[in-house]
Amino acid sequence: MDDGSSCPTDSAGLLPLIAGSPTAEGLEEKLRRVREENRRLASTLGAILAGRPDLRALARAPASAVTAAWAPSGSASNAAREEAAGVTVEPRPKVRTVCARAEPADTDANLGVKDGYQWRKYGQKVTRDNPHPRSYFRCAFAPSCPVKKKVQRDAEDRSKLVATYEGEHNHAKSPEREFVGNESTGYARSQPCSVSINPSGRTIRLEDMTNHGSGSRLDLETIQREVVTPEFQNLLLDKMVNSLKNDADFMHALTNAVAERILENFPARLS
DNA sequence: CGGTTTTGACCTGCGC
DNA sequence: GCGCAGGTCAAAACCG
Repeated sequence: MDDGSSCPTDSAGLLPLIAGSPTAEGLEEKLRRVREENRRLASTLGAILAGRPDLRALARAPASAVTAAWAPSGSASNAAREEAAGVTVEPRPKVRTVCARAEPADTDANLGVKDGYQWRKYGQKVTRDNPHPRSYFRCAFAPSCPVKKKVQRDAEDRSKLVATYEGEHNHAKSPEREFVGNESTGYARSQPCSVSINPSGRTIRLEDMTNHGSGSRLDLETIQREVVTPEFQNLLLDKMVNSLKNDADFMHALTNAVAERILENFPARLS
């Protein structure tokens, strides 16, 4: 996976296609708008490549609550701002805790698949302050995906589950994913860039966009030409929206953010 | 038979 | 340095 510093989707890589004709009147204004759009597209695309759509860059909203729900620390929101501005930042492991109500039929074995991702259990431990064992899960894409998850029942309320996530997925969720690996087992290997975009009847994979100059792949110039078309941008938007709609974590964070907003606006009525 | 889960052993960090 | 607790490893068991 690319670290983002050499991401070919940044605006500098896309602009030469458009900026090359100095003759047309009003082209500067058009160029300025396209440049702006490119910058936005590049930041959201970068977020997808990182496996976690950047909510701030997408929404352009002052949704501090969304970021807070994802990563409680203040530094994380700074990182999001920096990423949205196209600044390369050191990847920091994000840790967040999610509470959920456990179904009666839930067993520790199936706790790992409820969030739409595939997990593999690698350990279990009884901790000091909780009689219920804590289960340790790794993303099924490991080692290419570094995400880990700890799941433990609440010490006091057995029906409450506490899941702690570390890191960010660098791939789509399991049901949406295009398996390039072993489909029979549902266990794909090392396909972190699984978003496929098809603006003109032909599939462009994000991994194509990150591999320069290899003979059988689409060349960078062709890809760049496709990327700036409205069809591509609409499709990319669709992809992102669908991805977010199906992301339980995102919907959870969004719900929290909306609830927080409501509480902020109507504190007197609800208290 | 291959992939996944279980579980005891081992490693590591931290406080005393 | 020692003990404790959390986290990880890896061999064996299990399962489809």
